Amino acid sequence: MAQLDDLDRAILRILKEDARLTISEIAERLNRPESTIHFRIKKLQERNVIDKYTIILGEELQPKSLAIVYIQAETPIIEDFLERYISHIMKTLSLLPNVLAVARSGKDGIVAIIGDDTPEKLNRFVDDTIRSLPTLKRVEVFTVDQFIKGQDLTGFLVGV
Amino acid sequence: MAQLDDLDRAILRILKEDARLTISEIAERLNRPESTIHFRIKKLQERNVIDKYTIILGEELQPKSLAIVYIQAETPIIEDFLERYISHIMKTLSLLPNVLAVARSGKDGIVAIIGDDTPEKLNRFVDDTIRSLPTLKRVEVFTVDQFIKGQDLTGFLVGV
DNA sequence: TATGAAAGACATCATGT
DNA sequence: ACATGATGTCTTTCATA
Repeated sequence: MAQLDDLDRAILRILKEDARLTISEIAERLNRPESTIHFRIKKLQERNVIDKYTIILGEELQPKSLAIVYIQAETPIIEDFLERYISHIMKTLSLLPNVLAVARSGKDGIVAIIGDDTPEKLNRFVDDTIRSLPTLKRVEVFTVDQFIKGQDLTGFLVGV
Repeated sequence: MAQLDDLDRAILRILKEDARLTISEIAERLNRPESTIHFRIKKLQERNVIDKYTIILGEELQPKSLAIVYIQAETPIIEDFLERYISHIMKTLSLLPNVLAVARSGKDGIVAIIGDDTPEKLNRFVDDTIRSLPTLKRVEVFTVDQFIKGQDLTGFLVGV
């Protein structure tokens, strides 16, 4: 299924760095004919190895302060309630522009990546919007200060 | 500084969805001449509002199991040691292919996004590579199970 | 800054090695 | 996998408002 050779990987690495390079430029860098590069990219798209093309936004639009938040709900008496409560919190959070990502974490948890212009605003957001939610067992906030891998994450997730 | 008008934002939103749309297609959708769209995109690039163009890789290449890990180091007697120890751990982690992102978290902490093919492998990785590190005060692992916002994150971060 | 038009560059496809 | 050529589309530039 996932059969990629060296050429495929080389192409993917180049496109990851700059998805706007022309086929001719990629062909030149890899010392291969344009027709081959064109063919490979077409196949990679058809096989959905390349899922989509997108842009990363610059610092101007990025929140200066980032954090990862873990939210754990109190386990209620009525089983179905937990499910619906967690879903509701997730939906609510996902609509907020400074919530960059939200995911389920286990049966009773949520993890979110949140951003704001300053650490103070970020803390206020956590206090006002998250800690104020009823029947939570635990809220953990981990500030994200300086990436050494995956630094483009913020520009990728931020909305316009 | 961050002066974006409605047209700029519309263009950015479209490019975020599909950065391979031609200028003509974008122009058509927004009912503007091609030259205007071209001019705007050029400006957005020059101003670094658009930082770069990239690809998102499909499920085939993505780890099936994701987690966020928080690592806190024991505060040592010698001040400078903490700094160097944290840096060392971060560098080591950043070289591993199943560590998708690593960032500093406060004075004595690290957050990382890790991925593996199965939950079992992921746990083994955490046990073998992270919990085995000396002089740690705390290691927290939060599984990331199902995104409802920012789902493309995995395909964006995964390497080739 | 916006636009229209024209020129050149490019992707794409078919065909053959 | 690679080469070549034909076609239509797209980008880019520039003159103009």
